[in-house]
Amino acid sequence: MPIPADWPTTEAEALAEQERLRPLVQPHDDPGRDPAAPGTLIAGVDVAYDDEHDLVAAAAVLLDRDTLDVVEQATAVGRIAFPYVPGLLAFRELPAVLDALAALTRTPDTVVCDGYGLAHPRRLGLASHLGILTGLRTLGVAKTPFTFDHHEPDAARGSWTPLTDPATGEEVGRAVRTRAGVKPVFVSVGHRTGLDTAVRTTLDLARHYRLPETTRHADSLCRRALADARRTGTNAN
DNA sequence: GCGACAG
DNA sequence: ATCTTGTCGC
Repeated sequence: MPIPADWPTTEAEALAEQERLRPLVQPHDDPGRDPAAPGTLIAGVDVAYDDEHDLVAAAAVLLDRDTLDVVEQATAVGRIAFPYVPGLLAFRELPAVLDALAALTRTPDTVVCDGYGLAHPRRLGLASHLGILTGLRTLGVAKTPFTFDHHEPDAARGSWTPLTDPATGEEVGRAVRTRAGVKPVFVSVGHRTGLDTAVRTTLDLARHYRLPETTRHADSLCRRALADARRTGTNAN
């Protein structure tokens, strides 16, 4: 399925859309629910591009939260919907991600995104944006500090330091050490999830590598999907 | 104006 | 994100 008919085309439209969605974000756990409940399905999503051929491929992978086994996966290929503009990444990545998620048979308990959620200039990074659009719980795990500040966490796995917005001083996320002595990842709340839960979930999923198992699987899958599409002509699931 | 800038 | 070889190490 193509790009949503009403998808923003200009930066001005995208900025207005972020302002509209921003107040809808729920930056905390759902009341009366155990966020660490066993037997849940966590989804990982990621996107790969080929600007040359105007192609984008997204992947959605479902993992069992306890065993980290992949239980289902889906991909979606389409045209690039928006250029890369820092702060407006959601408009470039989400159309394909929504298609990949829609192709899944089961609904994930939480979706782990590549990038930020509340840690965003206007508090609506792609993770939060995706949460509002789907109603699903989401959180973001980014690989670089973006425009935020942080101090180096202690070397032990599990240690973390606050990620702050230099403009306001508020904590927008956390720099989390998922592997001893390895560069930290940057976790932020997406939607219907609190920061403690987002960090806990990230650590549970990144037991063996720096990045969550969800993103690692989604990353390799969307690259394969892109290679296929580039070789064939278009779609291929 | 200049530099920085998730993926 | 993507362009790209070998190399050091568990």
